[in-house]
Amino acid sequence: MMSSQIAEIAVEKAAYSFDKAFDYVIPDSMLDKAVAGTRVLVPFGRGNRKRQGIITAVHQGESKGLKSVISVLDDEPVLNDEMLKTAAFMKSHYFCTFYEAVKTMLPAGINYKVTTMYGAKDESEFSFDELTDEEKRVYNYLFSKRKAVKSEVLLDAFGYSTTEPFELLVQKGVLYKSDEIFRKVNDAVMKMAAVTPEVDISGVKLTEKQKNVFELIEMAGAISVKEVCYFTGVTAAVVDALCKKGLIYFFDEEVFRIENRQKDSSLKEIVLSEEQQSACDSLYNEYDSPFPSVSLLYGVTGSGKTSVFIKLIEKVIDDGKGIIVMVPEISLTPQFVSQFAKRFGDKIAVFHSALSLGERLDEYKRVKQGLAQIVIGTRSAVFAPFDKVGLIIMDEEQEYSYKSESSPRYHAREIAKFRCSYNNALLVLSSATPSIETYYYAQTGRYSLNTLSARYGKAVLPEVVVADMGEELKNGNTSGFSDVLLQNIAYNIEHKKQSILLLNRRGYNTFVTCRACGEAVTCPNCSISLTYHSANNRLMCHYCGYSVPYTDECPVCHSHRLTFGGTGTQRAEKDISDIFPEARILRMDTDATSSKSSYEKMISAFADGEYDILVGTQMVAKGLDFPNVTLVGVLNADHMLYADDYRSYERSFSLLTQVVGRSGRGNDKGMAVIQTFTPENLIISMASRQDYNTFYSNEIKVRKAMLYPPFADICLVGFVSQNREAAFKGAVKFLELFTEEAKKNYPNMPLRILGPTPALVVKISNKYRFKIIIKCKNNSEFRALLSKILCEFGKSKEFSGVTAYADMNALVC
DNA sequence: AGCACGCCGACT
DNA sequence: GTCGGCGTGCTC
Repeated sequence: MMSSQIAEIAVEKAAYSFDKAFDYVIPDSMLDKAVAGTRVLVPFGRGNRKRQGIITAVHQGESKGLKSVISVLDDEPVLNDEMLKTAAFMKSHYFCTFYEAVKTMLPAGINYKVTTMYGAKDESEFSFDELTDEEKRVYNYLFSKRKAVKSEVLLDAFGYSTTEPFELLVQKGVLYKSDEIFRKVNDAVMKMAAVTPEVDISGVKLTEKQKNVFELIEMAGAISVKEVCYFTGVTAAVVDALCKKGLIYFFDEEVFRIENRQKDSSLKEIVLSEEQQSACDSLYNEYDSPFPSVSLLYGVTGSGKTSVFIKLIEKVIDDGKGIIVMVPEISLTPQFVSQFAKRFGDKIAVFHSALSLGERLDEYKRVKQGLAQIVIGTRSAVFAPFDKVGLIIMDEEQEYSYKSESSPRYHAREIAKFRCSYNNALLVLSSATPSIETYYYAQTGRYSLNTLSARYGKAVLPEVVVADMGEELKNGNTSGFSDVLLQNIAYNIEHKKQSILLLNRRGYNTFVTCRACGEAVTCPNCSISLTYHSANNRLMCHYCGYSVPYTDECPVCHSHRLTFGGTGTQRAEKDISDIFPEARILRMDTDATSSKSSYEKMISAFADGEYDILVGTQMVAKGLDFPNVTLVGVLNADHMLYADDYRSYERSFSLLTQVVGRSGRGNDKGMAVIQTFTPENLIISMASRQDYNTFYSNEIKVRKAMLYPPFADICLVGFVSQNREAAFKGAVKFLELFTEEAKKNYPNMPLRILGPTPALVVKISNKYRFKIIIKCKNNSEFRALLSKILCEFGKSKEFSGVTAYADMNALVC
């Protein structure tokens, strides 16, 4: 009997169906460093390829038959006990592998990647003359490099799509291969291109595409590569080619900068209103209790929730515990961040994906080392590496950006609850329009409730006018802008007040149809109609990024009778500038990708009064605070109301209420115009009155009658395959396995199953998607059942071409 | 997933 | 008799 230290290790790239802790022997030389929470390199599978893993536990045990750890990657653990438990929580709740959870919790800059390398063997080990010409080319290339080359580089150099040719040469003994580990180098800065100074292009031959790209870059001066691709419809490869020829050069521009980390000691102390003070006091009492708790801070738009947060933090910061403040989208809330920066100086760290990789790592380390005590960030901030968390604040808790839409499909609110219960900390959920679930829990006593019912200072709620667009049409107004809206825009321009217009569609026209054959022009890779973009004169797919230059020819019947329909933000921007040529208009949506027009800069330009009108998608409705905005127009409120999802009312109510709340935040009374073809719609009238209570009491009845959250959980099981038939059959088979198992081992489990049905968008990027919806109670029995079937399905050979995943309370059902 | 093992058909 | 195609099963 040989007894040694054994590490239990979760490895990367495991399929969910066989993801578990694998035992490895820890060599004596690594005993001091190989502790739980450190990452290691281990041999895995028959081929003993190197893989990353993380030690989840260490125990004394029998070493017979076990492989050994190759090396330890970290000097000290990257995850503590709490974070390891959080990863286990994520695996069980979100049906991901343990290592996927680990990767999500760590900042991207800390991640390693194992890469396969190929190198040339000595010529004495094989017979060179027996190789094909192509093989000789590969060998000579690698021989000239004198060292192993990454497989991606090699694939790129020879234009292959698989590594098969290299593998063949490895078998023939011509090449050797090895696995090496690298720091990931995909920085999240904006990659910019500019023309090389004093470059001479006269002698350089350029392809048509290269010429277009070069001219664009020359014209723009400096432009993001992303934008170059948008305007010219090329891939980044063309831009790279120009760089290789020395005509242009690349540089990085940070998308988001943390400005002013200086504490501003001249700031006056915040004076809370009576209502705010009592909310702050009762939150403090909960914080101070030795038990974990969740509290809802429910306050109308403009009621000064931020002041309450700051006061609360000032009260608890000397305890030395970590504080996390989450916002839905940080680049839209620079004012929010700077308020905290001014109060707390370098005690804050900002977690945000638009920071460069290096900066993100710096911020992470500042937290880990205890230098920063407050983290402000988006949903990933919930993983801030504090030793001990005391307080987590989630602003606008109903926002969907807190839910991840890729694996692990976690909700930051659930992770926050988990961390708070581990640390006996307080979770504050804050909103003017809480999610139905949250408000229900606050009503039924599971969460405590604090209410702010008055707008702060002199601000009063805006007057809301519902414009009946059907009536406008009858009166001959086909402009898409109601008379009342136009009058008020004109008034605002004249009186130097600002206006915001909301339209929930990007692009110029949202679809293109053929009058000859009646077909809509759709994406070849997705079951989605293409959107016309005027900025680049292209038809684009908002799902897969496909784009083609616009011609007036129908791709189906080749007639020349294409017609546009549906108004997007680009079209609205043009129309409004036709009506008000003197107005300075800013458009803000996800198409505006240039760094010049980064959201942060746009927002401050608008705040500084450089524009009269802001036109944008829903991002303009969220969190912005401009005192000079006295008019808000919702151009088409009908779009959002009719999605066939149980949350579409909640979503619309919240968006409308928020956008209405953007108006009149300063000293002047604001106004909002909501344009609709269904002026009698209840959601619109409730949002106009900012009447959450009526909305809630209607909605909760529906949820109860229909068995929707919070009365049941909705679990979506998705099936994706290249083959439509296989995806559907896979779903049918899964359903069969699931019901059989449920009947056999969980006969009393309450379940309602719907489907299989095609997903909302059946085809995305040439992959077909089907879904099963399971109404259930998300408890450990249900998760065990689902997990078992997911594993079983994953192992079945018949459906190897179908991937199945589960998404608990998915955004779109 | 990703890889090795092995069973069977085609070709030297 | 041997090479290699792909179906099958395992991963400490």
